[in-house]
Amino acid sequence: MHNCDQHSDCVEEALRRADNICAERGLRFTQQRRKVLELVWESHGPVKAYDILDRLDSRIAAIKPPTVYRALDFLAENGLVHRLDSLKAFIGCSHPLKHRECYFLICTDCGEAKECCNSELADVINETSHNNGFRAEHTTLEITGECRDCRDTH
Amino acid sequence: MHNCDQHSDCVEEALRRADNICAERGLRFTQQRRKVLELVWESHGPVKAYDILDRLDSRIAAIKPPTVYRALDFLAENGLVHRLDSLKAFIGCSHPLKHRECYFLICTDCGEAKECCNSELADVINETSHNNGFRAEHTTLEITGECRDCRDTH
DNA sequence: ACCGCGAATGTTATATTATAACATAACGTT
DNA sequence: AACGTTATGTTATAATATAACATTCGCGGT
Repeated sequence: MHNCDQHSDCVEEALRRADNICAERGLRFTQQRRKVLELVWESHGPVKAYDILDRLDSRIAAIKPPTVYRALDFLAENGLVHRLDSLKAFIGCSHPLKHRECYFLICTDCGEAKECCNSELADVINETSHNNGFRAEHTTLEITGECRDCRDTH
Repeated sequence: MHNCDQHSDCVEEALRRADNICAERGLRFTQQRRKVLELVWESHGPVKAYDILDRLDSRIAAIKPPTVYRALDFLAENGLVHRLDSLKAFIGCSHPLKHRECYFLICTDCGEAKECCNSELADVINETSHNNGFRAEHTTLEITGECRDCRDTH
């Protein structure tokens, strides 16, 4: 499990960062998008699109899937969330200003996904793409297994 | 696009390899599983589960989704096919005896997915997992972009 | 050959994830 | 206010995947 003294601080920080980033880039960070980002951040772990939908539903009336997916698309395009392909889920980006060299360590036990950066890894990936004459646009790198905490517990 | 003089040779080779591997491991390589593997190999590219279902449908009567997914699960568990999470599709494994250090270069233009091996990459991934106290079980590494052939054409 | 067990398949139904297509509203610029 | 662009609402449905239970198949033991 992820530890943070006050998770509300994490959420607030994420929203503040998003405010700033969108302001800088002249993007419209609407109430919907903000709300969806807030719900993504409700936990530190991966969140399903339909769980977000359900939570929106209970607060505001009659939100439909396209609304959620559009917001998630916007957030993902701008690096504020990531889609974890292997889980069909979304997770808030913990460092949206430099999220090109990221990968995820996903624990099958506790369900947490840790976002990591490693330029060495990015270098090897670039190099190997290059050797294949391949122009890389996007990399999905998700490692599933058991995290330190869960190993220690067992 | 992938080049092979006679694609039927690729398919036959893949099936023969599968026969051998299953025999060695005492696995039941049933007609269904064989047929599904054959259909996965019908092209060199990624194949959707429901496309396999449709093709089976037209030949044999009334095959249902669970049949296809079960066969694909069997094949994936035994390293004969890979699921490409970012595409929600499946692709035949071109070297099923050593498929632990693999990644895919997926071209968004022609749709081909090239399976590559690179132990250096595997080393960096292992190392970085280890540094995080993470016991890695499975790695999804999919790089999307533009392949050499498509770059040359444009 | 028959039995019995576990593995594989059949079958029905449904869950889950995601998008197409078109209508309306909000927003900023002139 | 009029306009174009961007965002949202709305309806419907597409695409992907699995649960749950019934039946059949293949194989080892007798």
